[in-house]
Parts: sequence; structure tokens; C-alpha cells
Amino acid sequence: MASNSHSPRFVRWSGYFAPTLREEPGDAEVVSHRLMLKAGMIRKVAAGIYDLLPLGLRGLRKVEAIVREEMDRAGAHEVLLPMVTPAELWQETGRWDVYGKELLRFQDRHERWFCLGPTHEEVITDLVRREVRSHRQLPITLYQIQTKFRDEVRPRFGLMRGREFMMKDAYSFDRSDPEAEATYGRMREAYDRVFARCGLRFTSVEAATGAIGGSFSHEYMVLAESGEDQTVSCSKCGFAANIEFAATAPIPSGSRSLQAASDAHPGGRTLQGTPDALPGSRTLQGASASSDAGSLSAPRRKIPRLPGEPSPSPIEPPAPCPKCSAPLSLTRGIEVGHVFKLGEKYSKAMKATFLDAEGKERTMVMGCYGIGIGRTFAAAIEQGHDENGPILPPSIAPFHVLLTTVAQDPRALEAAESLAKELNGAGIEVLWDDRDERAGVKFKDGDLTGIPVKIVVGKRFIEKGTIEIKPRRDGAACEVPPSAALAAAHEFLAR
RNA sequence: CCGGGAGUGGCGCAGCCUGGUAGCGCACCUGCUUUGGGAGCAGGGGGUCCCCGGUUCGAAUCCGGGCUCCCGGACCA
Repeated sequence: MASNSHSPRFVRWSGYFAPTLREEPGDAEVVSHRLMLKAGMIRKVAAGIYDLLPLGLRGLRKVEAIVREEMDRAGAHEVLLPMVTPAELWQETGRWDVYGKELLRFQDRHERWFCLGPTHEEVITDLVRREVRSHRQLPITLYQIQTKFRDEVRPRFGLMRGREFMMKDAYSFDRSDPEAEATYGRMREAYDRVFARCGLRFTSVEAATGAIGGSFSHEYMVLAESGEDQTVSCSKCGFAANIEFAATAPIPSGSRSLQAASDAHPGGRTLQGTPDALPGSRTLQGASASSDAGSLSAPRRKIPRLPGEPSPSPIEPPAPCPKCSAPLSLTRGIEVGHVFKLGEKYSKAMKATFLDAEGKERTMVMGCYGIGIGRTFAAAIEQGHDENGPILPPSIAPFHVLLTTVAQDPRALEAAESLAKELNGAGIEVLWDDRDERAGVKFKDGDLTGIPVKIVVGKRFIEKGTIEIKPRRDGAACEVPPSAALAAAHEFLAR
């Protein structure tokens, strides 16, 4: 499990800042939004703009840490680019005029135009073109984890679709097309690892790229009923695609186009095709579809049909899989990640070139790769919750163990504290609810944290010297002496 | 941006139609009782009723304009 060395690993609830709500928040429909408000993880500041409170921030930091580790493992290097970016860079690629109102623009005191960065192709390309001259400095992949701003017409669903949001965006620069595709493949493997480590059931699907010709992309979807996107998937061969893409993909000739579309993209192999390297017991369903890091907070893309093509009808399960003819199933998903092969779109416009071994000037081949950090955390709640609150995977829960003392008896408190310290020494992060509250209040609040393992020190400890330990997910408690708690906690966390 | 809904103590809401002392639950403070799934009783504090203007003896309530927020949709290279 990933943990941040800079966040406290043992926190007492008394004195902590986790203002839970007793009543249902009035203006939240979606589960993750409602529960995050109720748990005191977030508070709204304006439409699509939120405060992240300690519990919520810890969750996001966990996701962030996993993303960072996997990016580093894939050979990418972390940078931090400015959030405020000058108009000139955007004018170079024409996006200053094209982007529209989503790009929040403003002037500084000298009346120079700037915007809040919604994505950073221009900024990163500017950096790289100035510093990279030789083929010997390539390939290189840079990434950052940063707050982005997109002035969405209608933000909604809390962290799932905000205007300000935390995003990891990576950009690769390669010397050739094949090299760029290899990088793309490595990024896809990193993405598979990230979402698997986050404990999510997900799928990746192919997408057509619309206006950006010659390129391709994949989007990563967390499977959840509340998802805005629909995908079709085949449980037999692992094929998967965004339903809109599946229904509208161009048909080269006879065969219904899914297969052709899928095969046409080198990055499009399914996870079953890359059985290596993925830890954990995730349920993956395949590979599928969409656009650059820029579209992360903008799911649902309509892919234009070719002229003269018959009007497509959506693929309704149980349609046969275009690859293996097994029945397709329909799932809903939340787009949490996007990888996109950009080609030369930005490098050409901004003259990001290098000299190859023959001394010839060539244009860099780019890719970009986004992950919505907050959205991933919210998606985990969409996927894991019950009527009492979130049920989070250990890897991204704000703490690993919630220790609740129900009796304010000095012996119980003492036992709890030494237990907390023992767990802590073993690398387990503990939130100890030491508040002088009624048991009911503590249990209700405790469930709202989403922490996967619960330990109760109370009446039975006073009577029999035992404590209760149980997983948040299914309430089956076991009663053990405190000396057995560490082993039990490890066991539950490993499930 | 189109359509629908809503702004009233910190939170959730009623009151508005039919103008006349601003209410309820939760939270908060005090006391007593209680103590394993959001306790009970008693007492208490807390309000520019979103804003501006109009009608009226009198506006939370009626009228006009504006702002903000939520939901559905469109949009989201």
C-alpha cells in the first residue's frame, strides 16, 4: 500500500478536522459527491470548485503517490509547470482562438493576456524545444501533477467534473513514429498498473481521435453504474470499446467495423495480451477509446462518420463481439485516464525539432497522457460504497485502520493507544477515534471515512480483554486479544 | 447555452398561494440523566428571509430586474 511519508501515520480524531454531516447534503445527487461532503472530505467554494479537507486530501494524495511511482517507474520525469500561462504560446498553435470560453483568460497589470492552464501541450513543448537540440537528448517523457482549470459550462458531480481539478499530465517526445508508439505502449502499461494498484475495476477502451488525424488514443474507464460513458466489452477475448466509438467507427469494407477499428491501432491490444506486470486481483476487461489529456474532464465524444456511410445504429448487447463472436456486455464507466498519441500536431506548429544522427533537422513526435486524480478517487467511491458511506481500497483510503474506542475507560484508552502505536510501527496508518462521543455517533462517522479495516476497543475489552476487528466491506467481526490485532489487520488489508 | 427547480440561524427544511410579532428538526452553549449504531428532559444563544428597485399604512410573502446554486440536456479539438 502506498503511503506518504509526509502525512501523519497516526492521527487522533479529537482535534482532527473531519466535519461530518449528519443530514444528507441538499445539493448533491451523485453518490461520491454526497458521501465526500458528508464525510467532511470536501466543501464547495463555488460551482465546480472545492476545498479539500484532510480526509479527502489524504485520499487524493494516495492516488497521486501511486501515479507518481508508476510514472517514475515508466521512466518519466516530474516537473511542475506554471498554472498561469501567456497568450503567446497559445497563439502559436492557434488554440487561443479555437479553445473558446473554457479557457479562462485575463490580463495582468501590464495588460498582457494570460490564461489558466487547462492542459499544457504548449507550455511543455516550448520548454522542450528550447532545451532539446540533439537526437541524443531524446526520447524524453515529462509529467506533472497539478491543479488545472477549465471553465466548464456546467460543472457537476462534485470532484467528478469540476472546473478546478487535480490532474497528472505527461508529455512524451520521441524521434520517430515507432519510437513514439513504443513510449505510448509503456505509458499504457503504467496506466494499467496505476488503476490496478488503486484497487479499481476498470477497462481501457480505444477511441477515434476525431479532428486529430493519424493519431489514436485510449481512455481508461472505471466501471460504475453512475458513469457518464458506456462501453461494450467481451468477457471472452477482452475486446472493449466506447459504445459511441463502437457504433460510429468507420467501416472499411464488409465486416462490421469494430474489429477493423480495433486492429488498426497498435496501442489497442487488450490487457489479456499483456499479462505481465499487473499486481493484485483486479478485474480487467480489455482495451478501448478517446483523446488527449486535454479532454480528461470532458467525456463523451462523438466520432464523425465518413461521408456516405450509412447511419450507424448503436450496438445493442447481446450483439456478438466483432473479434470472437462471443456476446458483448454493456457497462457504464467513468473516464479517469486518457492516453493520446499526438504525433506532430504541436511540435510542428511550435517548431520543436532536433538534429538526427545525420545532422538532419526533424520534428519531434509527441504523446500526452492524463489522469484525473480527484476523479479517480471519486470513481473509487462510486464503485465502492454502501448506505453508510464509502468503502475504499486500502491503497487509496485516507487511513488503513480506523481504531474506535467506545468506552472512555482509562484501560481501554491505554490499550488503544499502544495498539495504534504497534500498528503504526508496522507501517499501518491509523485514525484513532478517541472523541468523547456516543458509540452510535462514532460508528456512523467511522463508516463515512471509508477506511477499510475497523477495530473497536470497548465493552468486551473491559470484560474479556478482547478487541473486535472487522473489514468495512462486510461487517463480519472477529474478536481477538490485542496481541493478535496486527496480524489480523494485515490479513484484512491484504484481501 | 436551452429547459426545469431552489436561495429563510452552521446544516436540512416549513412559512409565500390568501401581505400583519420569522418558525421546526439537527448542530451549538448550560445543567441533570444516559452511554455498543447519529440519546432524553429542562433551559439558552444565534437571522441583512440572496441582492437592488417597485407596490403598500405594512413585504420572507405581491410585481420588475439582477446574482448564485442544483438537476436534465446541449457543449466538452
